[in-house]
Amino acid sequence: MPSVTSNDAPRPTRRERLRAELTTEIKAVARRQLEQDGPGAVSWRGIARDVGMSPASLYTYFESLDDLYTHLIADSFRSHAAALQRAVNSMEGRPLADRLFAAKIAYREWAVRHPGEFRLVYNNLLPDYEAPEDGPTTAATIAVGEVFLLLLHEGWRSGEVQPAPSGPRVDTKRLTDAYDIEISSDEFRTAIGAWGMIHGLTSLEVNHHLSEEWVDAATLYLAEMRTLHRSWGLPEPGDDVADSAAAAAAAG
Amino acid sequence: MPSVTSNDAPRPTRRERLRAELTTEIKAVARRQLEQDGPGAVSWRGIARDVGMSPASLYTYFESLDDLYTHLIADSFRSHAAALQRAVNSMEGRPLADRLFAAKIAYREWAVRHPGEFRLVYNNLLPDYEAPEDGPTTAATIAVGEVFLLLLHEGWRSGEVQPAPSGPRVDTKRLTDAYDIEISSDEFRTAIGAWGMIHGLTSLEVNHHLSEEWVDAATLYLAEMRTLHRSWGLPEPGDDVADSAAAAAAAG
DNA sequence: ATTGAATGCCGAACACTGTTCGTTCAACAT
DNA sequence: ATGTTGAACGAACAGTGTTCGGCATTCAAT
Repeated sequence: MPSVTSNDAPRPTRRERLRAELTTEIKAVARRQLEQDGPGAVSWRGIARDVGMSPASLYTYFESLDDLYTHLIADSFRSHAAALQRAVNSMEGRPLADRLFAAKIAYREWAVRHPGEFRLVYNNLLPDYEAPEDGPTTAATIAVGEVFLLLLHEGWRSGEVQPAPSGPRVDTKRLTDAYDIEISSDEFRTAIGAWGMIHGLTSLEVNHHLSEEWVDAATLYLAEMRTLHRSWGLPEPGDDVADSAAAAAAAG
Repeated sequence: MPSVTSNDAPRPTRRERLRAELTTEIKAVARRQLEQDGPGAVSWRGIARDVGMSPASLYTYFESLDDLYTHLIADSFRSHAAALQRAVNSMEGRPLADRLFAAKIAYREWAVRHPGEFRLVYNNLLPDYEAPEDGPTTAATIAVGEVFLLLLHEGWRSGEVQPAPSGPRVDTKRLTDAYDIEISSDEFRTAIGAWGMIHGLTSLEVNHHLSEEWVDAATLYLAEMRTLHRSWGLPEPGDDVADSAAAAAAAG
């Protein structure tokens, strides 16, 4: 059974209110266990203990541990996308270069601040969990990518951003239909390539593959993002963009 | 206790031979469970059942599940690095551009063919497992990166590869000491940036974040690697490089 | 206000997990 | 032949996710 009954009544009954509160509290406890003690510490019975309930009672709110995970994943990717959006919004009215740069900064900033959730969403962390077709996993791809795509599209329309030289054709029909914007094959490839770089560096850092003795991941990320920016023909972003974007992304 | 006793005797005793055989068999069973049924299916008791032993007897060969995982991780990253090396070797005598391209192709090819192991090594898959300082995790970073670094270094020396424009300083001392080669800050940054892109696209594909309805991950990867190649000023790799490199990487 | 149904909650139980302990048996070195 | 070492085992322990039957509370309708 889905989370809430269809809600046309404006006044939620007392029961529904309590239920909603407990549902979010359970998720909060699970998220805390995930971030603090790692994914191995997330246990059904442990959550029940923290909430002060019997393990059996939890099944009133989530039908299984996988179900709880599914909701956590959905929440986390929304949180990630929201962080990007906050960073972009904090640059409202400023040139595209600044807004685009803010989005890139925010991608990493959220990941570094929520490593457990980042891995939960992007690293297939769950042992058995198989994301349902068109489930939250693919939705994460869409929601986060959307921020970049819309900004890039703006740049392509105005000519501010130059797509990479032409390459193999990529099917953009579904994309064009979904967002009602025209995206060429080369443009889409450019976007995914950039995403690969953004995600790759972030993923390597979060998973502790960039030894701190060699390189400061934060400044390296900044430098690489500047290079990427330059390759698109965008002017240097303002000096304050990185810090402001990071702050906006963190204010979750 | 480490895996094997110090071996100066040329003839391993019968006991040692049997022990070595069982050790590799146990790891093989675990690896099969990992690849076939996902990481959630890897269980101590399940492995014991498959090899026909009591769960308690397994402790003769590995001191815990974490210990077994540690050995699996070490094996997997060696396997990954070996795949890269095979691909590079298959291009022996050919221009640097071809060899470098082969390495990139092999990186993804191995990951796609061993998704479970790839996630095991690069995605912090294990619930509680903390990689020991200078453990196999950081070793993976080094061994795989080494292939790229040495090739890139050759290109930098000969002038075939142009590093990205200068950026913030990165400490390369440990690297220079370890490999006895001179690598500038900008060059190292270029290398890690490339690694970020290579790993990012591979990671996104392996973790099912590149919906197949939108884009064929394989051709996209190829296109992006060509773009990266061009950005370094390298000539187009031969037409056969991609296929040959993939075949060499797969022949593990 | 008193029913009746629905809902939330719990204790007990089941099958499973990783791990430890004491014992037994076979292989090895002396 | 004897003593030592190594490997294998069964039993047990604490922990896990999940299911089930029964009890209490809350809600809706009479």
